[in-house]
Amino acid sequence: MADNRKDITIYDIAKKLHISAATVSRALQDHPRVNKNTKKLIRKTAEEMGYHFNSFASNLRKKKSKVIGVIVPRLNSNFMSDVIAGIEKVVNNANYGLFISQSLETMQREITNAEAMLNNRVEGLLVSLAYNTTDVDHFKEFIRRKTPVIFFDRVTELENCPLIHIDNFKAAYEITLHLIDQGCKRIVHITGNLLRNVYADRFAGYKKALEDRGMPFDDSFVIVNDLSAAAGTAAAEQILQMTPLPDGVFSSNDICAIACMLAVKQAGIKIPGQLAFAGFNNDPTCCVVEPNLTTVNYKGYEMGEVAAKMMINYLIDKDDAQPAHSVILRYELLIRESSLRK
Amino acid sequence: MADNRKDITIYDIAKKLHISAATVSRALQDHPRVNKNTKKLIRKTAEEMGYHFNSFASNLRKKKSKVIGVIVPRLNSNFMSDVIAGIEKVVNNANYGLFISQSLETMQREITNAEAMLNNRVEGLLVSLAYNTTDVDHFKEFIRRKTPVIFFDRVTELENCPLIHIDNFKAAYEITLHLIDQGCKRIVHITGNLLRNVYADRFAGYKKALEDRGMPFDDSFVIVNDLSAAAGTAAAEQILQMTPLPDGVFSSNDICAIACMLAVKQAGIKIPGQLAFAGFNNDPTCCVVEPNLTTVNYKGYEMGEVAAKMMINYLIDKDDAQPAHSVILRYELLIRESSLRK
DNA sequence: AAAAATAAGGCAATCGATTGCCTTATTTTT
DNA sequence: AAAAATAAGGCAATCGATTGCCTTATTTTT
Repeated sequence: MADNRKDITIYDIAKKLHISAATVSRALQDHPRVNKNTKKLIRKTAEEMGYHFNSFASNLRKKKSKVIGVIVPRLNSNFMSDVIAGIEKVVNNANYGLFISQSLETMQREITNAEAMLNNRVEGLLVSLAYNTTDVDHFKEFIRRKTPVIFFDRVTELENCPLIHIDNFKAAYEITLHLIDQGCKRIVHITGNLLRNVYADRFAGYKKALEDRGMPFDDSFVIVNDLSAAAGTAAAEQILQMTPLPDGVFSSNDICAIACMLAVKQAGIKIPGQLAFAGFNNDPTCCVVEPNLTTVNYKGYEMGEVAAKMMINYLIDKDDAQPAHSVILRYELLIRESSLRK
Repeated sequence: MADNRKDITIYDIAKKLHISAATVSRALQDHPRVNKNTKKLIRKTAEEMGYHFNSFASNLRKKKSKVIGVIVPRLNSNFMSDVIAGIEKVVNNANYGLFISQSLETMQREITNAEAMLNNRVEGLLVSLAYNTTDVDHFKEFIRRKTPVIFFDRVTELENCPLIHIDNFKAAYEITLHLIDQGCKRIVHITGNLLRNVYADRFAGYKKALEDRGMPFDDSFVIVNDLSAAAGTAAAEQILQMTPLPDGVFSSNDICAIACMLAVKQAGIKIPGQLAFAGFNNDPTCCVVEPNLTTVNYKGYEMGEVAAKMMINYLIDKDDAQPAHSVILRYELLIRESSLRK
């Protein structure tokens, strides 16, 4: 039990200055009802006495927290940390706080985290779904309370919640076409849990591209894993055992693509000559690996900013009662050596 | 003004069950004073009525927030996002919340963030300092209130605050010796703001290694920048203009080392033959760049876990009144091709 | 000069959960 | 069977900041 020196409150300031707590409160809020000089005196006294605003009391009374909640699958991926950084910047500038948790890719933890967000009365919630989340009932209570929920990247339809993402289908479609145009005839697709829109859409884009070019879709060319580096290495084993050898790989993320590429390269396969590679995300590593990895670029930082700005605008200007629309962000294909076979 | 359906409180539950709010409160806390069946009934009713615990009210009354604050320079670096992920895991498991903000490398923002942490009465604060923070007076108020402050990675002495970091001096000393052992005679050192221990200590280790091997220290061989990729590219220009060309580069982080390495490689310099490279951090990119980058490995995730565990242990067991000690974490030299000249 | 408007404050209830102390059964001990 | 102990609840004050409404100067308008 630390014997914290008792907190200074507005009552202490009021007593010292022989005024009411109401006036102190108003002065600290810069309310026009208080005389300029009184304000100055109160501010100075507060400073001197070591006063610090008590958010709990204020939040309780005002029934708002000035805090935005964020639930993401993992904090430590290059993409996600960019998103979080973008969110933090916007939220901090708007004088809101940020309450963050990670689901570690499990629905169970996502549910627990959502409950914590409710308890802390976040004013809005930004969510990117866990790998194996099968339903999103745990977010319905927010909707019921009219607490805005915005999904980003790994999204799902839920009431009228805005979704912020890119056109994964189209990006995957285009990158697959690119591989085909480079002469690939047997393209492996490595993907994650197809419950998640990002993977399902990319998979669909891949399939559609094959179809549109009259190429057969072969189930055994689809490798579903967790898209980790380790999984990429394992995928390489699998690919190397396919006969005849595939001539293209489109992985749903770069990490996995690169691990896979390094492993097949190690096995003596020529890239892109024998096996062309394409990834997704534009991880910084893409420009370092040799050959540089063809990928789809979409900026996490921007996605975070857009999501946070939408949230803040909505909170500041609630008259804007109609739920904000979904946003489809830009992406760009970055064609690099790993897939260029002339 | 969203017309939120009125929040359900313990009073609503109490009224419905014709019992007192005290009993409801105790039941929800699983207090032994309440009969098992009563508890069960209360829990069920709370659930049915859509009750959600109000942290503000509880926090206000109990004068504690169950929240740990974190202030870091940037959220979007590989190292820092690992740290944050480690912190989150531990803090979440202990049923604490996480309030996160980034200083964006400025002291001004660090001060503002610290104030927000005070207002939100975080129970403990984990800090890694901004690039140009010159004093840490903004953390003294926490000490005064006996709110534990733990510094990690970019640390500073402040009262008895525990510091969690690695032996940067020794690591840098060893890696520089390694370069020397590989035959490097003119070693450039790229570093960040020497206000920060991590850079100052590494710089000192570099110097000491030269000294111990009777090699001259040359000021013009030290490049101080912000250690970004762009700065690495710029450093390459600078290095290429030195005559005679240096034969080794020790950069205080990998990002900068790699950008620099790619640029000099582009210019036709042989690595490590003409110019050996060593970095710091073991960024995933190190194992992808060719040649693989020699570096110092120390795990951010572990650092986050250690810092958070220390904090949680202290908070749970305050009798443990003596301030926890500082922790020096392990590191390891990862010697790779970029510096191996036989 | 009287009436009306404005400026500057204060009163007191309120936001929900917690908890020390008290009361009233009910059970156990002697 | 009386006394003591235990079990199960309730009362009411408390944590600090906020704000609708009221009061009392003081200034402006007519």
